[in-house]
Amino acid sequence: MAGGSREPGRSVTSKVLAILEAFESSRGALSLTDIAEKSGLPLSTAHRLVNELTDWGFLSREPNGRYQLGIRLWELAQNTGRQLRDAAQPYVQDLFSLTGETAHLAVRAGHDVLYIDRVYGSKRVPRASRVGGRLPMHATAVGKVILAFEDDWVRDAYLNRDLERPTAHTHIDPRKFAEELAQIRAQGYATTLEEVRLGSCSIAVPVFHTGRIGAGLGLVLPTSHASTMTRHLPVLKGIAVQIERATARIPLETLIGMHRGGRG
Amino acid sequence: MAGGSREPGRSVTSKVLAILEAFESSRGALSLTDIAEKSGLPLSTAHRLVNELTDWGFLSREPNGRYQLGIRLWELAQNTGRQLRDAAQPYVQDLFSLTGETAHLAVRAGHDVLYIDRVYGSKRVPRASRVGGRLPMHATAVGKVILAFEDDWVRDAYLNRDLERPTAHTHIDPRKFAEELAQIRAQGYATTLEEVRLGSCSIAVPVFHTGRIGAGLGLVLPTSHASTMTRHLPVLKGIAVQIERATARIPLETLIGMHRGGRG
DNA sequence: CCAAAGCTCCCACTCAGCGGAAGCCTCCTC
DNA sequence: GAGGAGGCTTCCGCTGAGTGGGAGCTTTGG
Repeated sequence: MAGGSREPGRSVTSKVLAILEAFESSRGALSLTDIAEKSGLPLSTAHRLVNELTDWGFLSREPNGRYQLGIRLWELAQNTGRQLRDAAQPYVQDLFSLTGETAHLAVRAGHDVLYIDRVYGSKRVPRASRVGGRLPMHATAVGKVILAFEDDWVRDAYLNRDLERPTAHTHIDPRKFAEELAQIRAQGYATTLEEVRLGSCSIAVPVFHTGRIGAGLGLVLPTSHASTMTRHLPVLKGIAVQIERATARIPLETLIGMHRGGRG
Repeated sequence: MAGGSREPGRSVTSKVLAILEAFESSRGALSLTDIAEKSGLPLSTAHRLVNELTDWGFLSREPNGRYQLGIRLWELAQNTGRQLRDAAQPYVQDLFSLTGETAHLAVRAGHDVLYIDRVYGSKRVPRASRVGGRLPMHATAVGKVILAFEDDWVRDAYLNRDLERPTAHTHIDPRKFAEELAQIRAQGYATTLEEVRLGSCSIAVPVFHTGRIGAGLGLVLPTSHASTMTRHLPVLKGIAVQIERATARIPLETLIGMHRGGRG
């Protein structure tokens, strides 16, 4: 008796995408059983789809039989937001060269900051962010600066939720945090002190596009440098202006693929 | 009379992946009609699948109605080969800092070199390669050095094809090229002179992993610097050793998702 | 105002997808 | 090296998810 307990209403497409997303939360490679479990699919269904994805190079199979995301997917995805990254990358690079500190560029994705680019040398390794990674906005300098210059309704929506608290230093009182954002708007930069993880602090300035906030440009430093953090402000502001210039000609919509786009 | 001319034997999965791959060759955003054409799907089928991909954030829709690859795809794909990129990036960064020239790291993908990482400042802009982009192996220094140290059968298979000729300087005579590869193997580095595009030259050294060739590490310079190119060799070799050390602990298979993996 | 191009929606047919279960294969343990 | 457990692959007949032509809509431009 085949097909006894199929779960109707689930499209093939959604199953394929669920398989790909199964790799999001996992550090390393997954076995077929892992994939089936994470994506909520019967083993044999997962097996069939995983094989097809592997044939297309969207998954790859290691000699030990486990799967991971394939290079084909990575190659394709490099086309996303390429204009923004190509335009901004050399300047983020310059920011690192001039300061010697980990430099990064981030945009807003829903209620998170999404790190678009990150430059760091082999010496320092205070790593909380990573390219393609997300962090809560209220805990990072780039996030605060983006939120501070966002439209009111975005800020209000953000403050209307319970705020995560990665460390004891994270600011989570909505009223105080709203004041902090007002001050950031006034002074033109944001800072954090051990609000994502102990031992590191950060400073960030806004990057505008067509008059609206577009991204945050920031530095992460060890807490020991916190007191002299603001001395990097002139460089940060200078680089931000250069990124603004470099991206000004690029239409907003094509900067990065973030519109969810409505139907009908 | 619905379903009159369906093309049997084409799985939904393959249709979804074909839609994603439609964006590979195109610079910018695509209209629904473009997508349908490139992926070889009827308009209404493309419409349905594109909508579902958009809902999942794998495609994004611009205000003008056109589509591009979505940020969700990019986020996911950052997990591919992350161990390799995270381990190597700081050293590629150092290579750029020490030389001031565009530095890049590439691996072999079939008959092409695939660029994994690339660091360059805002000053110089000789851009042929890009991260996630491919170039023919025989036209690039990183490609030559990888080919030179590859297994014989890979090299033989490569030489058994007609070689592309991006510029008049590209070496395409199989016999002479085989000799060049032997010399590269002997001397431990490869160079090119205007073989991908006029005005730029390059030099690269091998990066080994578990005794086999793993990647190529190289610099691209304007042709005017060609005569002094080899003065960067000590730095290149030094950084290559550091990347080898940094990646030695990572099992080969998990470095980057390139195994096609067989079934049964 | 009309025409053309492009997008969205509809719907009944049908075959691609389904998934339980049986059979493998690999790697332990004793 | 027998026995067992865990995980992967294959099989196969049923069925509803997917299909795509076409109608209708919206947008653009002349």
